[in-house]
Amino acid sequence: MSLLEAAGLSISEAAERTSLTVHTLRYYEREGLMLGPVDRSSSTHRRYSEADITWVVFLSRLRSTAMPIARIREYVALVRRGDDTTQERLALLTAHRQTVLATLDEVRTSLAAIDYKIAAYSKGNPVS
Amino acid sequence: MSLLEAAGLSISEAAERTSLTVHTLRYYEREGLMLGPVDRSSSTHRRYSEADITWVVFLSRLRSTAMPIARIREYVALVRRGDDTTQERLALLTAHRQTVLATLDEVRTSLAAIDYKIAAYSKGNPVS
DNA sequence: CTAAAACCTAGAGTGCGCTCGAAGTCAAAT
DNA sequence: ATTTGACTTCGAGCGCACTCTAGGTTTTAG
Repeated sequence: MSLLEAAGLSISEAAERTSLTVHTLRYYEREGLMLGPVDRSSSTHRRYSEADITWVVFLSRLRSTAMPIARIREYVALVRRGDDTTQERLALLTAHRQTVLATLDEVRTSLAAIDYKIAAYSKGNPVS
Repeated sequence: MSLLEAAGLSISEAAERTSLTVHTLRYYEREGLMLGPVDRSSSTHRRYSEADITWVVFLSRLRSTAMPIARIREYVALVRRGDDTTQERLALLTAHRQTVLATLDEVRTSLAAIDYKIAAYSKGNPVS
């Protein structure tokens, strides 16, 4: 960190803030998942703004709900296009929400079956 | 299906019953995920018993809660070993249960963030 | 000024879970 | 008996999301 405290975070600081690795941050950028180009400090090194961090955190939320990289790219394209693509963005997120709910449901159902077996084992029942 | 109605299902029937493909059924077997060898009808063709189907369905539950193939293989090894490995099996399932609960929690948290953004879009707020 | 640490790009490699293709065998219907 | 379609094995191929390597440049601490 320089004495003149540059505006923005280095990539390793960004990595720490977002719980991603520097590799993954560069990868996401290469894949076109950043809303705009990340600033470069007086040279070639990336400087992440708070807005960048906020976005990456949201991006991570999309990933942790299993939105594919390609779909995130579509969303980003809409944001970049600007001039009222808000309905499309809303539709995209709403559709994603539905698939997440469906997945949650399936996981809960499966978990119930697993719990059932756990209960059987706990009671010493013969199960496999 | 023969006239003498063979005992057990063909692989394609098993696929239908379990919502897997025949490819996946063979793959799982190759990977050592079946509790024992699947019967072969008067020749080389697989015949799935009801017990086989029951197991594959449970196996699918483990998979849909993201248990890795390798861990399922460990579980299967315990079942095969028999002579009271029930405590280990219980431990394995219980540990898995914890990771599923943790994942569910993370997904729910992420979904809340997504819902928040959906709400913002719905209200016509400026968001990305 | 110099050395060490952090950064850069481009491209290759990895791990997982399937998924498919080729080449051949078997079974059910005509 | 023959054709059609389902089955077999073995191994290769694929899609996804990272993850790492190599070789070079930049920054920062001393």
